[in-house]
Amino acid sequence: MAKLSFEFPDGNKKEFDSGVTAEDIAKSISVSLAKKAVAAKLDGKMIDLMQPLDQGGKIDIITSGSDESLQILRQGAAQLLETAVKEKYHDIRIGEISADKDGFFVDTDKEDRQVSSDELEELASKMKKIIKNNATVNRVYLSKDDALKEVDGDPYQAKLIAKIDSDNILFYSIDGVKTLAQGVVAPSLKDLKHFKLLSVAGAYWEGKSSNPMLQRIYGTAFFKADALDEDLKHRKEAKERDHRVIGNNLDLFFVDPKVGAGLPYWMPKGATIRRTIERYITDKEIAHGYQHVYTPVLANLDLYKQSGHWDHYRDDMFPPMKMDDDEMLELRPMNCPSHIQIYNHHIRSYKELPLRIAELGMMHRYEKSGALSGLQRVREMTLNDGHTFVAPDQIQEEFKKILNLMMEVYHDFDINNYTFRLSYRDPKNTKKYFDDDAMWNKAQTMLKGAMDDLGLDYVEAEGEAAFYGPKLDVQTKTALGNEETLSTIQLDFMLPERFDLHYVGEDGKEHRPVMIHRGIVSTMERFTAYLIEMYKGAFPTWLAPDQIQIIPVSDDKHGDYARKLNEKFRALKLRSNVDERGEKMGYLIRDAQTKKIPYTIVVGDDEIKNNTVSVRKYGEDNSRDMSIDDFISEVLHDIATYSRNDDDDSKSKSVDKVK
RNA sequence: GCCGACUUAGCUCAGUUGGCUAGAGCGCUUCACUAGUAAUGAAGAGGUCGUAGGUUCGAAUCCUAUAGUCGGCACCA
Repeated sequence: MAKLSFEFPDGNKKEFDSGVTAEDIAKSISVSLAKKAVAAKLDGKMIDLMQPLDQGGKIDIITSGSDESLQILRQGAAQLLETAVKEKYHDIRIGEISADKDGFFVDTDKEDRQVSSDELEELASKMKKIIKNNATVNRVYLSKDDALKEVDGDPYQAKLIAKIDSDNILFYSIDGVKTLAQGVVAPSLKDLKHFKLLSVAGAYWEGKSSNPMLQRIYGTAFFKADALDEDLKHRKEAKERDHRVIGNNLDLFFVDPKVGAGLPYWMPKGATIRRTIERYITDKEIAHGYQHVYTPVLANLDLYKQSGHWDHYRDDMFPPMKMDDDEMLELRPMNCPSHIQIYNHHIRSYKELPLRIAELGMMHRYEKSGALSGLQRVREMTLNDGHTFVAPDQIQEEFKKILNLMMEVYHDFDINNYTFRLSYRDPKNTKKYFDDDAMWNKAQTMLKGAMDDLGLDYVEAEGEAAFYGPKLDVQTKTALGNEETLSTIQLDFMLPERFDLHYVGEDGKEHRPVMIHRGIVSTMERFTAYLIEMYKGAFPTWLAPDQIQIIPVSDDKHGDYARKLNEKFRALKLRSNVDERGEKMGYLIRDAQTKKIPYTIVVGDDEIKNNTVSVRKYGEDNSRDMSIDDFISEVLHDIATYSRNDDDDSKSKSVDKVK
């Protein structure tokens, strides 16, 4: 019998007969390892313990409790759920099943009606029963023909089988029911004790909206009960962080169906946060050499025909307004063409480059109804937009400058949880993009080169580019775990071409500039939503809609002192209020804390006598007596430092330091 | 847009198999209490039960349509 050579993670090598399984190999090392083993990795590829091997390689035994084992456990849960679903409904068809770091899911399709969330408990107890009766998972290999017979006309399963490039189709048999292997599972489901079926939702077969929609059953599973509890707790806490909930509680914004879906109203407190962000970013951009403009939210449709937006995004644009004289006016979905008009208004010299045009530009997009969500996805939004027009040899330097600006801003807002994503066009679907292979290759290489030069980590994503060029996206997560783009820097060789932009070079001849589109703090809507969730509504003092709440012990006796203080604070541009409702102090303090106001100060007889204030910071249980001047300088310092105590060089402020 | 669920007072939610003038807590108003660091007590106002049809002696409750919201999917310049 042929011998196979396996190399272990510690570098040791050992030979086994062909047909050996990963389980045998684990046993040969130690009984305890075999006991904990749930799967293995052969040359980096996940395999199950039961598969007879005909090739050697680097082998790594995955044991229960490791990060990777969680996926094995969940894949087992998914195969088991599929088994339970099939046992319950004989007419059910099964699409994709999958497991990942968030949990697992099984796609189902029933002829008469869909599986509903009311049935989850029943399915879960069925799963538990199966484990109790017989937790063993058997491997069964079927020929393609037999496999197709086994799935009995299920078109989804048939397609999955057809895609497998082998006549040896693996099924996992659980409780006598065969399910097509769509991942790697452990030989036994005995570890699957702590799982929960979470929800049911629609999902397109193969992820294509032209395909039928299946019902996706979501669940999660863990090795230990407390890990499951922890996860469920996190899911609950995420809901408390939801900007829609906090936005309502703190009276920041609302959306009224009478006015229209996706058209948010900013209440005074929300407007204050927004105004603070807008002032901040505008000042920051001025310091970085940007010139701000105002341009119309309406434009002749031809502008967007020329830019290509109409061709590419017509479905997501508001329909044009046809005027009496047949002029077609369009609500702008993007600001780039407007800034191009600014550029083109004069003949530009190379001496003006890079020319940085910025605007808090209001745009309208007819987002699909199902995509709308609080402030995160809306139909009217104001983008922190900026376009830099550069000579080709300035691209890299300008790219770096924009990254520096971004890093400064992230530092001030204390944003640390993000990843860089280089977004390329989809090589399989080049029709979707501006058609110029040379341009794409050049731009993509240039972006990657810039990131590599800066020594920054990034992931690469095909199919995420804009239609006019590749981009660097900064990806963050919302409270509910959905990924979203916060900042973006995009290279564009196309629009300068389409609008025939040029500048006069040193040589007196005309040259084509390159556009760099960039957004630092996203749209005001999305960024505010992001900050609400990040700070859980407890904004740092500089952003807080109300910074100081003054509470007189007795409004009659101490109200005047409180109002005098309030005037003093407001003269210093502090957002201060006196609570004059005349309620008892404890009540007013509780109210100020509930509203997450950074500073609550109480004034009564003692404070008037000593010319002091009694200060209680948000979230703290004790109060401090301070002189009024000390209090003011503390608050001003708090604001000036963006409420950050670690304001030294320990955190990088520029890409130079990232290196 | 698609699949499913949901929509009752300003907010958060009860409301049994269709059956009297639709309830609670918070908030709001009034009165009393004149207060020392997370809710003083009492009284009161407030809802054509998302909207439009329908079934029924009778609809918050059942049916249809429609709007919006939520969980996902698809989309996201």
